[in-house]
Amino acid sequence: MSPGTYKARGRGVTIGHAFHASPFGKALVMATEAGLCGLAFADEGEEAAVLADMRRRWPEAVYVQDAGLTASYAGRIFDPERWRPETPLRIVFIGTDFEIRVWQTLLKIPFGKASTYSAIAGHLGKPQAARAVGAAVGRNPVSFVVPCHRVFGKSGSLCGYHRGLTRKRAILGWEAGLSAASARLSA
DNA sequence: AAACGAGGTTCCT
DNA sequence: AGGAACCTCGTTT
Repeated sequence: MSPGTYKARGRGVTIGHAFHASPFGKALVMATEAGLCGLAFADEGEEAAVLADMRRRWPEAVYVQDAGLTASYAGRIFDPERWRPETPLRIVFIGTDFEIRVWQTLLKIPFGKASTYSAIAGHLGKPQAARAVGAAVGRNPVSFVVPCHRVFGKSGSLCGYHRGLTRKRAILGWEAGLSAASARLSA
C-alpha cells in the first residue's frame, strides 16, 4: 500500500451525507468538514443501494446522516447561476494517487467540451493507460461535478457509465440545453 | 460487426 | 502472489 492508500479507503475521515432533489433525480451528497467528497444519483427506491455503493468506496470511513452539512452543496451544485470562479466549490478527493490525478484532469475539461480516455492517459504521461483511466473515471466519487460524463471513447462512442448510460445522456442533454440558453442570452 | 489480446491500476482471495 | 474486473484501444477474423 502506498502512503496515500490508507486514506484512499477512508480511514480517519468522517463523512456526512443526505439526499437532496436534483434535475436528475435524487442526489446523494456527501461531504467532510473540508469539502464535498461524494455525489451520486438515485432513482426512486434506489436510495439505499446507492448509499451502500458509496460506502463501499471508503470502507473505513465513519458515516453520519447530516442534511445540514450537505444542503448548501446541493443548492449550489445544481444552480448554474451560482457557478462563480471566485467562490469555487471545495472538493475533497479521497482515493489513490492515480485516481486523484485522473479526477483533477477531468475537472479541467471546460463546460460543453469533451475529452477521451486516451487523451487523459496521454496527459498523465501514460499514453497506454487508457483502460486504467477508464477504471479510475468509473470510480469517480463526485459524479457531475467531476465531469466524467464529458469523456468519450476515442472513436466517439459513449462507452460506459457506472450503472447505465441513461444518466450520462440525461446530463449531457441538460448541459447542451444550458449552453444553448446562455448563447441566446449573450446574443 | 464481433472477437481478441495487450494494457495500467485496483480490489479480492 | 495470483487472478479478475474496469466507463479502452488497435488489430484481426
